[in-house]
Amino acid sequence: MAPTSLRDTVLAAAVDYIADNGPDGLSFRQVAIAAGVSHQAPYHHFSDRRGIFQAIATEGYELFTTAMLESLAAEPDDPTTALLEAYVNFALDHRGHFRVMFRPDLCAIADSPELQRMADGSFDVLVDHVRDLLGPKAPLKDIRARAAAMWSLAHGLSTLLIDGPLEAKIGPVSSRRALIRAVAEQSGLANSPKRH
Amino acid sequence: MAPTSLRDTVLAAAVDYIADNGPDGLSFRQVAIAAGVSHQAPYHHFSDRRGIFQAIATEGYELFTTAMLESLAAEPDDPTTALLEAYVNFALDHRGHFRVMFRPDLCAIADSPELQRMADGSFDVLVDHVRDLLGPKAPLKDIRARAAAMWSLAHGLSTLLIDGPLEAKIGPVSSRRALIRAVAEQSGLANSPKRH
DNA sequence: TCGCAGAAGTTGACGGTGTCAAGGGTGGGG
DNA sequence: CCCCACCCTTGACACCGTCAACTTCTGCGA
Repeated sequence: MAPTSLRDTVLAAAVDYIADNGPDGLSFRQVAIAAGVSHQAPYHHFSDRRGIFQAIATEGYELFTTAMLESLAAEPDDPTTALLEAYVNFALDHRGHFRVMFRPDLCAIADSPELQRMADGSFDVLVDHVRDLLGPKAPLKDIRARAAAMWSLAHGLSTLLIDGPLEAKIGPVSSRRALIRAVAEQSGLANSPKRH
Repeated sequence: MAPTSLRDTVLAAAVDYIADNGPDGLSFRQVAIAAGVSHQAPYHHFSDRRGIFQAIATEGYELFTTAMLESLAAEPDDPTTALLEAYVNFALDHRGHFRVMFRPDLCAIADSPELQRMADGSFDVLVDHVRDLLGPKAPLKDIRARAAAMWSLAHGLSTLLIDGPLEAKIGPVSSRRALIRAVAEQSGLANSPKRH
């Protein structure tokens, strides 16, 4: 076992809680006493309640970026679908992180330069892929719209799967992978021809 | 001025607050004293804090359904884009409602039959449109995937626009309408041929 | 008209929470 | 030996959601 500092313990406990119950009921004090320390101990590692969320989000964006990059490397012939799948898989497998990363009211991305940098890094993976896909001479307007479309599709599918209403209406999903690929195909975004 | 009951006053104040600050910092007590009553008065109209969110969500789904139906009636030649635009417009113009509607931890849709019914009604507009679009003989699997794709695109674009990161990365959006239509075009979802 | 039941609103209290302020203990370097 | 930086504890404060009991108002049947 690594020398788990109090900081790491608190962070892991918070992520677990958020994955199960959402970020809003998270209690600074409960996390502390669950870790066996006083209710004020975490304040030596996080400035605020917000500080915990910023740390979680920073960690999340780091994992997110590597997950997307690995998916691109593993499936170079259909990078759009690979990216979409990596996005959704990350959201579902790291709900604790994902639920915080896109809640600016919780983590206030702009207030933490490091967090801002990590978030930009994640989004750049997506935008770079679109730029690569459409070619360097594509009009900026198209690149932006395509990136927004891909991002929206991935993000919407992720949040709808996490928060429930989709499965309830669309029916039970036998295979996550099959659903993602079917959605990618129906949306017209998958397997777009490269024009290098 | 209509005879604004305390219930309506509280609801409107809560929606306004949520639109500006998100639902999580909303204080039952502050809303009450802002309305000029004691901190317990709203309990005669809402059972819980959750009751307020359920009422907001119910109201929201009602507005949401009519907005989508109106858009379909107004633009029958490209219903998919119309629906997408109505979805995003509703989210941006009714942030207070939208922020609550898709937060099951706040409004616990399953606990309120009326709310469940309203939510189902909204989603049925979308699913019905897809069924109409692909024709009655389309395989169920395709209908589901197409509905999931449309829904994801609309929902993702909405949440990304509301919560910020999209505009920061994609660049400032001159016209909301232009962005929505460009996204619809870049994905292959717009103007799909009907097969009746 | 009287009486009364029920709705609407008030006041007070309780436990829980985030956060500020101050104190304690411990290990390492001068 | 002393001092200081670090980690943590204790205590207090205001605010929050909620329960309980009380008052005030209102409409309606006898």
